[in-house]
Amino acid sequence: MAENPCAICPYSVSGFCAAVLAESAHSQPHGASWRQHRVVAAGRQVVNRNDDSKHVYVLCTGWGFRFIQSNDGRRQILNFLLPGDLFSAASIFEERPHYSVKAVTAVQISEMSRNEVQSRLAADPAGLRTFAMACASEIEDLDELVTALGRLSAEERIARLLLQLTKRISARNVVRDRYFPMPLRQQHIADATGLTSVHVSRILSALRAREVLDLSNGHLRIIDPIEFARLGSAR
Amino acid sequence: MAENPCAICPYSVSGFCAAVLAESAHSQPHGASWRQHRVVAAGRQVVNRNDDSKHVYVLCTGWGFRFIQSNDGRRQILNFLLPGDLFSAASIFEERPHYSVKAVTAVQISEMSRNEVQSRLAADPAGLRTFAMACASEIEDLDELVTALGRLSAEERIARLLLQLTKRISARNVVRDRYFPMPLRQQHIADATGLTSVHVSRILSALRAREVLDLSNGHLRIIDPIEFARLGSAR
DNA sequence: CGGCAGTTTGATGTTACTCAATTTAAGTGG
DNA sequence: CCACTTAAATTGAGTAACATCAAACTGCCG
Repeated sequence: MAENPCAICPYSVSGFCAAVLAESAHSQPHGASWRQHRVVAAGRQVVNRNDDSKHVYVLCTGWGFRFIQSNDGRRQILNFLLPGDLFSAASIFEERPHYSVKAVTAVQISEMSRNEVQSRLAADPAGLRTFAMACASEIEDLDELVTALGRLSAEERIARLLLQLTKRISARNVVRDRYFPMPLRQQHIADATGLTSVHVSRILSALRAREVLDLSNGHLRIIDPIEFARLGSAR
Repeated sequence: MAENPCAICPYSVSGFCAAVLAESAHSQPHGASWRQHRVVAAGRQVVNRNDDSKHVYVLCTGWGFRFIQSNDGRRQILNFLLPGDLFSAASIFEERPHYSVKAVTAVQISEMSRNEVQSRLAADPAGLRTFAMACASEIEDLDELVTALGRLSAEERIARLLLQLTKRISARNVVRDRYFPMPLRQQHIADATGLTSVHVSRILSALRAREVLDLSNGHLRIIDPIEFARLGSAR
Protein backbone atom coordinates (compact mmCIF):
# COMPACT_ATOMS: atom_id res chain seq x y z
CA MET A 1 0.00 0.00 0.00
CA ALA A 2 1.63 3.21 -1.15
CA GLU A 3 0.85 6.60 0.32
CA ASN A 4 -1.54 8.23 -2.07
CA PRO A 5 -3.53 11.21 -0.78
CA CYS A 6 -6.68 12.09 -2.65
CA ALA A 7 -9.15 14.90 -2.87
CA ILE A 8 -11.80 13.06 -0.91
CA CYS A 9 -9.66 11.77 1.86
CA PRO A 10 -6.29 13.28 2.64
CA TYR A 11 -5.38 10.04 4.37
CA SER A 12 -6.29 7.66 1.61
CA VAL A 13 -3.63 5.04 1.16
CA SER A 14 -5.34 2.72 -1.24
CA GLY A 15 -4.79 4.47 -4.55
CA PHE A 16 -8.44 3.90 -5.18
CA CYS A 17 -9.59 7.50 -4.74
CA ALA A 18 -6.90 8.79 -7.05
CA ALA A 19 -8.04 6.49 -9.84
CA VAL A 20 -11.71 7.27 -9.44
CA LEU A 21 -11.31 10.98 -9.05
CA ALA A 22 -8.99 11.59 -11.99
CA GLU A 23 -10.44 14.66 -13.73
CA SER A 24 -10.16 13.20 -17.19
CA ALA A 25 -11.71 9.93 -16.28
CA HIS A 26 -15.27 10.59 -17.20
CA SER A 27 -17.70 13.40 -17.80
CA GLN A 28 -20.09 13.89 -14.91
CA PRO A 29 -23.64 13.02 -15.91
CA HIS A 30 -25.40 15.60 -13.70
CA GLY A 31 -22.90 18.08 -12.36
CA ALA A 32 -20.94 16.61 -9.47
CA SER A 33 -23.93 14.87 -7.96
CA TRP A 34 -22.38 11.44 -8.34
CA ARG A 35 -20.66 11.89 -5.05
CA GLN A 36 -21.42 13.62 -1.81
CA HIS A 37 -20.28 13.72 1.76
CA ARG A 38 -22.35 12.59 4.70
CA VAL A 39 -21.90 12.73 8.43
CA VAL A 40 -22.93 9.78 10.58
CA ALA A 41 -23.18 9.76 14.36
CA ALA A 42 -21.21 7.34 16.53
CA GLY A 43 -22.80 3.92 16.76
CA ARG A 44 -25.08 4.38 13.75
CA GLN A 45 -25.25 1.80 11.02
CA VAL A 46 -24.21 2.94 7.55
CA VAL A 47 -24.56 -0.19 5.43
CA ASN A 48 -27.06 -2.98 5.94
CA ARG A 49 -26.34 -6.50 4.79
CA ASN A 50 -28.58 -7.43 1.85
CA ASP A 51 -30.17 -4.00 1.49
CA ASP A 52 -29.35 -3.12 -2.06
CA SER A 53 -27.64 0.16 -2.55
CA LYS A 54 -26.44 2.13 -5.54
CA HIS A 55 -23.48 3.55 -3.66
CA VAL A 56 -19.89 2.91 -2.87
CA TYR A 57 -18.44 4.41 0.30
CA VAL A 58 -15.11 5.67 1.51
CA LEU A 59 -14.53 6.62 5.13
CA CYS A 60 -13.12 10.14 5.39
CA THR A 61 -12.82 10.77 9.12
CA GLY A 62 -13.41 8.74 12.26
CA TRP A 63 -13.47 4.99 12.85
CA GLY A 64 -15.94 2.40 11.58
CA PHE A 65 -16.14 -1.34 11.15
CA ARG A 66 -17.43 -3.88 8.70
CA PHE A 67 -19.18 -6.90 10.19
CA ILE A 68 -21.55 -9.81 9.77
CA GLN A 69 -24.29 -10.30 12.32
CA SER A 70 -25.36 -13.80 13.34
CA ASN A 71 -28.94 -14.89 13.63
CA ASP A 72 -28.50 -15.21 17.37
CA GLY A 73 -27.26 -11.65 17.71
CA ARG A 74 -23.54 -12.27 17.92
CA ARG A 75 -21.45 -10.41 15.45
CA GLN A 76 -18.09 -10.88 13.82
CA ILE A 77 -16.12 -7.79 12.92
CA LEU A 78 -14.31 -8.34 9.63
CA ASN A 79 -12.15 -5.26 9.75
CA PHE A 80 -11.97 -1.77 11.13
CA LEU A 81 -12.24 1.18 8.77
CA LEU A 82 -9.84 4.08 9.11
CA PRO A 83 -9.81 7.37 7.21
CA GLY A 84 -9.22 6.74 3.52
CA ASP A 85 -10.54 3.18 3.58
CA LEU A 86 -12.93 1.96 0.94
CA PHE A 87 -15.60 0.00 2.84
CA SER A 88 -14.81 -3.04 0.72
CA ALA A 89 -13.40 -3.62 -2.73
CA ALA A 90 -16.30 -6.03 -3.24
CA SER A 91 -18.76 -3.13 -2.88
CA ILE A 92 -17.79 -1.74 -6.27
CA PHE A 93 -19.42 -4.60 -8.12
CA GLU A 94 -21.76 -6.06 -5.54
CA GLU A 95 -25.37 -4.92 -5.88
CA ARG A 96 -26.21 -6.00 -2.34
CA PRO A 97 -23.54 -5.95 0.29
CA HIS A 98 -22.95 -9.24 2.10
CA TYR A 99 -21.82 -7.31 5.19
CA SER A 100 -22.94 -4.41 7.34
CA VAL A 101 -21.01 -1.32 8.41
CA LYS A 102 -21.27 0.72 11.60
CA ALA A 103 -19.62 3.88 12.84
CA VAL A 104 -17.50 3.54 16.00
CA THR A 105 -17.01 7.28 16.44
CA ALA A 106 -18.80 10.01 14.55
CA VAL A 107 -17.64 9.67 10.96
CA GLN A 108 -17.66 11.50 7.67
CA ILE A 109 -18.17 9.31 4.67
CA SER A 110 -17.96 9.93 0.98
CA GLU A 111 -20.88 8.37 -0.85
CA MET A 112 -20.36 7.73 -4.56
CA SER A 113 -22.57 6.36 -7.31
CA ARG A 114 -21.54 2.80 -7.99
CA ASN A 115 -22.25 3.14 -11.70
CA GLU A 116 -20.11 6.22 -11.94
CA VAL A 117 -17.26 4.57 -10.04
CA GLN A 118 -17.48 1.56 -12.32
CA SER A 119 -17.30 3.60 -15.48
CA ARG A 120 -14.46 5.71 -14.18
CA LEU A 121 -12.53 2.59 -13.30
CA ALA A 122 -13.25 1.11 -16.72
CA ALA A 123 -12.20 4.35 -18.44
CA ASP A 124 -8.92 4.58 -16.58
CA PRO A 125 -6.26 2.51 -18.34
CA ALA A 126 -4.75 1.66 -14.95
CA GLY A 127 -8.19 1.06 -13.46
CA LEU A 128 -8.08 -2.71 -13.64
CA ARG A 129 -4.74 -2.84 -11.89
CA THR A 130 -5.75 -0.32 -9.25
CA PHE A 131 -8.88 -2.24 -8.47
CA ALA A 132 -7.04 -5.55 -8.53
CA MET A 133 -4.50 -4.29 -6.03
CA ALA A 134 -7.26 -3.23 -3.67
CA CYS A 135 -8.86 -6.66 -4.00
CA ALA A 136 -5.62 -8.56 -3.58
CA SER A 137 -4.76 -6.69 -0.44
CA GLU A 138 -8.23 -7.22 0.97
CA ILE A 139 -8.02 -10.94 0.21
CA GLU A 140 -4.60 -11.15 1.79
CA ASP A 141 -5.82 -9.38 4.93
CA LEU A 142 -8.74 -11.77 5.18
CA ASP A 143 -6.54 -14.81 4.66
CA GLU A 144 -4.33 -13.62 7.50
CA LEU A 145 -7.37 -13.02 9.67
CA VAL A 146 -8.69 -16.50 9.00
CA THR A 147 -5.33 -17.89 10.02
CA ALA A 148 -5.32 -15.81 13.18
CA LEU A 149 -8.81 -16.89 14.22
CA GLY A 150 -8.11 -20.51 13.42
CA ARG A 151 -4.69 -20.83 14.98
CA LEU A 152 -3.81 -18.15 17.53
CA SER A 153 -4.48 -17.89 21.25
CA ALA A 154 -6.67 -15.13 22.63
CA GLU A 155 -3.68 -13.09 23.68
CA GLU A 156 -2.01 -13.38 20.29
CA ARG A 157 -5.19 -12.48 18.46
CA ILE A 158 -5.65 -9.34 20.52
CA ALA A 159 -2.02 -8.32 20.19
CA ARG A 160 -2.17 -8.97 16.46
CA LEU A 161 -5.24 -6.78 16.06
CA LEU A 162 -3.70 -3.93 18.03
CA LEU A 163 -0.39 -4.20 16.23
CA GLN A 164 -2.09 -4.10 12.88
CA LEU A 165 -4.09 -1.05 13.89
CA THR A 166 -0.99 0.79 15.07
CA LYS A 167 0.67 0.12 11.74
CA ARG A 168 -2.32 1.38 9.83
CA ILE A 169 -2.52 4.50 11.97
CA SER A 170 1.18 5.13 11.48
CA ALA A 171 0.73 4.90 7.71
CA ARG A 172 -1.78 7.73 7.83
CA ASN A 173 -0.42 10.12 10.41
CA VAL A 174 2.79 11.43 11.74
CA VAL A 175 4.39 8.34 13.18
CA ARG A 176 3.85 7.83 16.87
CA ASP A 177 5.44 4.69 18.08
CA ARG A 178 4.20 4.51 21.65
CA TYR A 179 0.83 6.20 21.92
CA PHE A 180 -2.09 5.76 19.55
CA PRO A 181 -5.67 6.90 19.46
CA MET A 182 -7.83 3.79 19.78
CA PRO A 183 -11.50 4.58 20.28
CA LEU A 184 -12.60 0.95 20.64
CA ARG A 185 -14.73 -0.61 23.37
CA GLN A 186 -13.60 -4.01 24.60
CA GLN A 187 -16.71 -5.38 22.96
CA HIS A 188 -15.35 -4.29 19.57
CA ILE A 189 -12.12 -6.13 20.23
CA ALA A 190 -14.06 -9.18 21.34
CA ASP A 191 -16.16 -9.12 18.18
CA ALA A 192 -13.10 -8.75 16.01
CA THR A 193 -11.15 -11.59 17.64
CA GLY A 194 -13.93 -14.10 18.20
CA LEU A 195 -13.80 -13.76 22.00
CA THR A 196 -16.10 -12.48 24.74
CA SER A 197 -15.65 -9.02 26.17
CA VAL A 198 -15.10 -10.51 29.63
CA HIS A 199 -12.17 -12.51 28.37
CA VAL A 200 -10.79 -9.51 26.49
CA SER A 201 -10.88 -7.58 29.74
CA ARG A 202 -8.87 -10.27 31.50
CA ILE A 203 -6.26 -10.46 28.76
CA LEU A 204 -5.87 -6.70 28.58
CA SER A 205 -5.49 -6.55 32.36
CA ALA A 206 -2.80 -9.20 32.17
CA LEU A 207 -0.94 -7.35 29.42
CA ARG A 208 -1.13 -4.19 31.50
CA ALA A 209 0.13 -6.03 34.60
CA ARG A 210 2.99 -7.52 32.58
CA GLU A 211 3.77 -4.02 31.37
CA VAL A 212 3.40 -4.83 27.69
CA LEU A 213 0.70 -2.32 26.81
CA ASP A 214 -2.09 -0.28 28.27
CA LEU A 215 -5.35 0.21 26.44
CA SER A 216 -7.61 2.71 28.17
CA ASN A 217 -9.19 6.11 27.78
CA GLY A 218 -9.47 5.63 24.05
CA HIS A 219 -5.71 5.33 23.67
CA LEU A 220 -3.22 2.52 23.35
CA ARG A 221 0.13 2.96 25.07
CA ILE A 222 2.89 0.57 24.06
CA ILE A 223 5.06 -0.07 27.09
CA ASP A 224 7.20 -2.92 25.79
CA PRO A 225 7.42 -2.61 22.01
CA ILE A 226 9.55 -5.75 21.61
CA GLU A 227 7.15 -7.99 23.48
CA PHE A 228 4.19 -6.33 21.80
CA ALA A 229 5.60 -6.99 18.35
CA ARG A 230 6.50 -10.54 19.29
CA LEU A 231 2.99 -11.34 20.48
CA GLY A 232 1.31 -9.49 17.65
CA SER A 233 3.24 -11.05 14.82
CA ALA A 234 3.08 -14.60 16.14
CA ARG A 235 2.00 -17.11 13.61
CA MET B 1 -21.79 -18.04 -9.97
CA ALA B 2 -23.19 -19.09 -13.32
CA GLU B 3 -22.36 -22.37 -15.00
CA ASN B 4 -19.73 -21.58 -17.57
CA PRO B 5 -17.73 -24.48 -18.94
CA CYS B 6 -14.45 -23.69 -20.60
CA ALA B 7 -11.88 -25.35 -22.78
CA ILE B 8 -9.45 -25.82 -19.94
CA CYS B 9 -11.82 -27.11 -17.35
CA PRO B 10 -15.16 -28.58 -18.27
CA TYR B 11 -16.29 -27.92 -14.72
CA SER B 12 -15.27 -24.28 -14.50
CA VAL B 13 -17.97 -22.24 -12.84
CA SER B 14 -16.19 -18.95 -12.39
CA GLY B 15 -16.47 -17.38 -15.82
CA PHE B 16 -12.81 -16.65 -15.50
CA CYS B 17 -11.60 -19.21 -18.01
CA ALA B 18 -14.09 -18.07 -20.61
CA ALA B 19 -12.84 -14.49 -20.41
CA VAL B 20 -9.20 -15.40 -20.56
CA LEU B 21 -9.52 -17.97 -23.29
CA ALA B 22 -11.63 -15.94 -25.71
CA GLU B 23 -10.00 -16.50 -29.10
CA SER B 24 -10.09 -12.88 -30.06
CA ALA B 25 -8.70 -11.65 -26.81
CA HIS B 26 -5.06 -11.43 -27.66
CA SER B 27 -2.52 -12.80 -30.08
CA GLN B 28 -0.27 -15.42 -28.58
CA PRO B 29 3.31 -14.17 -28.30
CA HIS B 30 4.99 -17.52 -28.87
CA GLY B 31 2.51 -20.05 -30.16
CA ALA B 32 0.32 -21.36 -27.36
CA SER B 33 3.15 -21.56 -24.85
CA TRP B 34 1.52 -19.12 -22.50
CA ARG B 35 -0.39 -21.98 -20.97
CA GLN B 36 0.24 -25.63 -20.35
CA HIS B 37 -1.10 -28.48 -18.33
CA ARG B 38 0.75 -30.18 -15.53
CA VAL B 39 0.07 -33.23 -13.41
CA VAL B 40 0.89 -33.15 -9.71
CA ALA B 41 0.92 -36.15 -7.37
CA ALA B 42 -1.25 -36.36 -4.27
CA GLY B 43 0.22 -34.49 -1.31
CA ARG B 44 2.68 -32.44 -3.38
CA GLN B 45 2.95 -28.71 -2.98
CA VAL B 46 2.13 -26.63 -6.06
CA VAL B 47 2.52 -23.05 -4.83
CA ASN B 48 4.90 -21.82 -2.17
CA ARG B 49 4.15 -18.73 -0.11
CA ASN B 50 6.53 -15.92 -1.04
CA ASP B 51 8.23 -17.75 -3.87
CA ASP B 52 7.66 -15.45 -6.75
CA SER B 53 6.09 -17.01 -9.75
CA LYS B 54 5.11 -15.80 -13.20
CA HIS B 55 2.10 -18.08 -13.35
CA VAL B 56 -1.56 -18.21 -12.58
CA TYR B 57 -3.15 -21.60 -11.94
CA VAL B 58 -6.49 -23.23 -12.39
CA LEU B 59 -7.27 -26.66 -10.99
CA CYS B 60 -8.59 -28.99 -13.72
CA THR B 61 -9.08 -32.32 -11.97
CA GLY B 62 -8.73 -33.60 -8.43
CA TRP B 63 -8.81 -31.79 -5.11
CA GLY B 64 -6.36 -29.27 -3.67
CA PHE B 65 -6.26 -26.66 -0.96
CA ARG B 66 -4.91 -23.20 -0.36
CA PHE B 67 -3.35 -22.58 3.05
CA ILE B 68 -1.02 -20.56 5.22
CA GLN B 69 1.56 -22.35 7.31
CA SER B 70 2.49 -21.09 10.75
CA ASN B 71 6.03 -20.78 12.00
CA ASP B 72 5.35 -23.54 14.51
CA GLY B 73 4.17 -25.93 11.84
CA ARG B 74 0.43 -25.57 12.24
CA ARG B 75 -1.45 -24.70 9.14
CA GLN B 76 -4.74 -23.02 8.32
CA ILE B 77 -6.57 -24.13 5.22
CA LEU B 78 -8.19 -21.13 3.56
CA ASN B 79 -10.27 -23.05 1.06
CA PHE B 80 -10.42 -26.26 -0.88
CA LEU B 81 -9.92 -26.19 -4.63
CA LEU B 82 -12.25 -28.15 -6.85
CA PRO B 83 -12.06 -28.64 -10.62
CA GLY B 84 -12.46 -25.32 -12.39
CA ASP B 85 -11.25 -23.23 -9.46
CA LEU B 86 -8.76 -20.47 -9.95
CA PHE B 87 -6.27 -20.85 -7.09
CA SER B 88 -7.01 -17.30 -6.01
CA ALA B 89 -8.23 -14.15 -7.72
CA ALA B 90 -5.38 -12.37 -5.95
CA SER B 91 -2.87 -14.47 -7.87
CA ILE B 92 -3.60 -12.62 -11.11
CA PHE B 93 -1.93 -9.46 -9.87
CA GLU B 94 0.20 -10.69 -6.98
CA GLU B 95 3.87 -11.21 -7.88
CA ARG B 96 4.45 -13.39 -4.83
CA PRO B 97 1.62 -15.43 -3.45
CA HIS B 98 0.82 -14.86 0.20
CA TYR B 99 -0.41 -18.47 0.49
CA SER B 100 0.66 -21.97 -0.44
CA VAL B 101 -1.24 -24.65 -2.34
CA LYS B 102 -1.09 -28.42 -2.02
CA ALA B 103 -2.72 -31.28 -3.85
CA VAL B 104 -5.04 -33.50 -1.79
CA THR B 105 -5.44 -36.11 -4.52
CA ALA B 106 -3.46 -36.33 -7.71
CA VAL B 107 -4.43 -33.24 -9.70
CA GLN B 108 -4.14 -31.75 -13.15
CA ILE B 109 -3.53 -28.04 -13.21
CA SER B 110 -3.48 -25.49 -15.95
CA GLU B 111 -0.52 -23.15 -15.63
CA MET B 112 -0.84 -19.80 -17.40
CA SER B 113 1.48 -16.86 -17.86
CA ARG B 114 0.39 -14.12 -15.49
CA ASN B 115 1.34 -11.40 -17.98
CA GLU B 116 -0.67 -13.02 -20.69
CA VAL B 117 -3.69 -13.44 -18.41
CA GLN B 118 -3.44 -9.81 -17.39
CA SER B 119 -3.35 -8.53 -20.94
CA ARG B 120 -6.19 -10.77 -21.99
CA LEU B 121 -8.27 -9.50 -19.11
CA ALA B 122 -7.39 -5.92 -19.96
CA ALA B 123 -8.23 -6.48 -23.62
CA ASP B 124 -11.62 -8.00 -22.89
CA PRO B 125 -14.22 -5.25 -22.47
CA ALA B 126 -15.96 -7.40 -19.85
CA GLY B 127 -12.66 -8.31 -18.26
CA LEU B 128 -12.88 -5.87 -15.39
CA ARG B 129 -16.31 -7.09 -14.43
CA THR B 130 -15.38 -10.75 -14.76
CA PHE B 131 -12.36 -10.28 -12.58
CA ALA B 132 -14.30 -8.18 -10.10
CA MET B 133 -16.96 -10.84 -9.72
CA ALA B 134 -14.32 -13.45 -8.98
CA CYS B 135 -12.79 -11.15 -6.35
CA ALA B 136 -16.11 -10.24 -4.80
CA SER B 137 -17.10 -13.85 -4.44
CA GLU B 138 -13.73 -14.75 -2.95
CA ILE B 139 -14.00 -11.89 -0.47
CA GLU B 140 -17.51 -12.92 0.46
CA ASP B 141 -16.43 -16.51 1.02
CA LEU B 142 -13.59 -15.35 3.23
CA ASP B 143 -15.85 -13.02 5.20
CA GLU B 144 -18.18 -15.94 5.86
CA LEU B 145 -15.27 -18.13 6.86
CA VAL B 146 -14.00 -15.51 9.29
CA THR B 147 -17.47 -15.36 10.82
CA ALA B 148 -17.60 -19.14 11.09
CA LEU B 149 -14.20 -19.41 12.77
CA GLY B 150 -14.96 -16.55 15.11
CA ARG B 151 -18.46 -17.50 16.11
CA LEU B 152 -19.43 -21.12 15.50
CA SER B 153 -18.96 -24.25 17.59
CA ALA B 154 -16.76 -27.08 16.38
CA GLU B 155 -19.75 -29.07 15.23
CA GLU B 156 -21.22 -26.17 13.31
CA ARG B 157 -17.92 -25.36 11.65
CA ILE B 158 -17.50 -28.92 10.45
CA ALA B 159 -21.07 -29.17 9.22
CA ARG B 160 -20.72 -25.84 7.48
CA LEU B 161 -17.57 -26.93 5.68
CA LEU B 162 -19.13 -30.19 4.53
CA LEU B 163 -22.34 -28.51 3.47
CA GLN B 164 -20.43 -25.96 1.44
CA LEU B 165 -18.42 -28.68 -0.23
CA THR B 166 -21.52 -30.65 -1.14
CA LYS B 167 -23.00 -27.55 -2.73
CA ARG B 168 -19.88 -26.90 -4.73
CA ILE B 169 -19.70 -30.50 -5.88
CA SER B 170 -23.36 -30.38 -6.88
CA ALA B 171 -22.71 -27.26 -8.96
CA ARG B 172 -20.11 -29.13 -10.99
CA ASN B 173 -21.56 -32.61 -11.38
CA VAL B 174 -24.79 -34.39 -11.81
CA VAL B 175 -26.54 -33.60 -8.59
CA ARG B 176 -26.21 -36.24 -5.92
CA ASP B 177 -27.99 -35.25 -2.81
CA ARG B 178 -26.98 -38.02 -0.40
CA TYR B 179 -23.57 -39.34 -1.38
CA PHE B 180 -20.54 -37.26 -2.30
CA PRO B 181 -16.89 -37.97 -3.06
CA MET B 182 -14.87 -36.39 -0.26
CA PRO B 183 -11.20 -37.37 -0.37
CA LEU B 184 -10.24 -35.48 2.78
CA ARG B 185 -8.33 -36.75 5.80
CA GLN B 186 -9.62 -35.63 9.18
CA GLN B 187 -6.47 -33.57 9.44
CA HIS B 188 -7.60 -31.51 6.44
CA ILE B 189 -10.92 -30.84 8.10
CA ALA B 190 -9.14 -29.90 11.31
CA ASP B 191 -6.86 -27.50 9.48
CA ALA B 192 -9.79 -25.91 7.68
CA THR B 193 -11.91 -25.44 10.80
CA GLY B 194 -9.23 -24.43 13.30
CA LEU B 195 -9.58 -27.65 15.34
CA THR B 196 -7.40 -30.66 16.11
CA SER B 197 -7.82 -33.89 14.21
CA VAL B 198 -8.63 -35.67 17.47
CA HIS B 199 -11.55 -33.38 18.10
CA VAL B 200 -12.72 -33.70 14.50
CA SER B 201 -12.75 -37.46 14.95
CA ARG B 202 -14.94 -37.14 18.04
CA ILE B 203 -17.39 -34.80 16.38
CA LEU B 204 -17.64 -36.94 13.26
CA SER B 205 -18.24 -40.00 15.41
CA ALA B 206 -20.99 -38.17 17.25
CA LEU B 207 -22.62 -37.07 14.00
CA ARG B 208 -22.46 -40.65 12.78
CA ALA B 209 -23.95 -41.95 16.04
CA ARG B 210 -26.73 -39.36 15.84
CA GLU B 211 -27.36 -40.50 12.27
CA VAL B 212 -26.79 -37.12 10.70
CA LEU B 213 -23.97 -38.02 8.34
CA ASP B 214 -21.20 -40.50 7.78
CA LEU B 215 -17.83 -39.43 6.47
CA SER B 216 -15.60 -42.39 5.68
CA ASN B 217 -13.88 -44.19 2.83
CA GLY B 218 -13.43 -40.94 0.98
CA HIS B 219 -17.16 -40.35 0.75
CA LEU B 220 -19.71 -38.32 2.65
CA ARG B 221 -23.14 -39.88 3.14
CA ILE B 222 -25.90 -37.55 4.26
CA ILE B 223 -28.26 -39.50 6.47
CA ASP B 224 -30.42 -36.68 7.82
CA PRO B 225 -30.41 -33.85 5.26
CA ILE B 226 -32.60 -31.59 7.38
CA GLU B 227 -30.40 -31.75 10.44
CA PHE B 228 -27.28 -31.52 8.26
CA ALA B 229 -28.54 -28.35 6.60
CA ARG B 230 -29.59 -26.90 9.94
CA LEU B 231 -26.18 -27.44 11.51
CA GLY B 232 -24.27 -26.37 8.42
CA SER B 233 -26.10 -23.15 7.80
CA ALA B 234 -26.10 -21.97 11.40
CA ARG B 235 -24.91 -18.47 11.84
C1' DC C 1 3.38 -61.03 7.59
C1' DG C 2 5.09 -56.43 9.01
C1' DG C 3 4.80 -51.64 8.56
C1' DC C 4 2.61 -47.38 8.07
C1' DA C 5 -0.82 -43.83 7.93
C1' DG C 6 -5.02 -42.71 9.62
C1' DT C 7 -8.62 -43.12 13.07
C1' DT C 8 -10.57 -44.01 17.52
C1' DT C 9 -10.70 -43.89 22.47
C1' DG C 10 -9.57 -42.66 27.28
C1' DA C 11 -7.67 -39.73 30.76
C1' DT C 12 -6.34 -35.36 31.93
C1' DG C 13 -5.24 -30.34 31.34
C1' DT C 14 -6.08 -25.71 29.63
C1' DT C 15 -8.47 -22.14 27.57
C1' DA C 16 -12.12 -19.52 27.19
C1' DC C 17 -17.24 -18.98 28.24
C1' DT C 18 -21.21 -18.02 31.36
C1' DC C 19 -23.40 -15.90 35.01
C1' DA C 20 -23.55 -12.56 38.35
C1' DA C 21 -21.94 -9.10 41.37
C1' DT C 22 -19.05 -4.98 41.92
C1' DT C 23 -16.34 -1.06 40.58
C1' DT C 24 -15.15 2.63 37.56
C1' DA C 25 -16.03 6.16 34.26
C1' DA C 26 -18.84 9.27 31.72
C1' DG C 27 -22.54 11.87 31.23
C1' DT C 28 -26.84 14.71 32.45
C1' DG C 29 -29.86 17.56 34.52
C1' DG C 30 -30.72 20.26 38.55
C1' DC D 1 -20.63 21.34 41.65
C1' DC D 2 -23.27 17.46 43.02
C1' DA D 3 -26.68 13.66 42.96
C1' DC D 4 -28.32 10.48 39.66
C1' DT D 5 -28.14 7.48 35.65
C1' DT D 6 -26.13 4.58 32.49
C1' DA D 7 -22.56 2.26 29.87
C1' DA D 8 -18.30 0.02 30.28
C1' DA D 9 -14.80 -2.48 32.69
C1' DT D 10 -13.38 -5.56 36.27
C1' DT D 11 -13.49 -9.56 39.25
C1' DG D 12 -14.82 -14.14 41.11
C1' DA D 13 -16.72 -18.73 40.87
C1' DG D 14 -18.23 -22.43 38.28
C1' DT D 15 -18.54 -24.80 33.80
C1' DA D 16 -18.20 -26.18 28.99
C1' DA D 17 -15.48 -26.77 24.98
C1' DC D 18 -11.57 -28.04 23.04
C1' DA D 19 -6.53 -29.42 23.38
C1' DT D 20 -2.94 -32.62 24.68
C1' DC D 21 -0.82 -36.94 25.42
C1' DA D 22 -0.66 -41.59 24.78
C1' DA D 23 -2.25 -46.04 23.74
C1' DA D 24 -4.92 -49.13 20.94
C1' DC D 25 -7.11 -50.20 16.79
C1' DT D 26 -8.13 -50.43 11.56
C1' DG D 27 -7.29 -50.90 6.91
C1' DC D 28 -4.13 -51.05 3.32
C1' DC D 29 -0.08 -52.10 0.75
C1' DG D 30 4.16 -54.09 -0.24
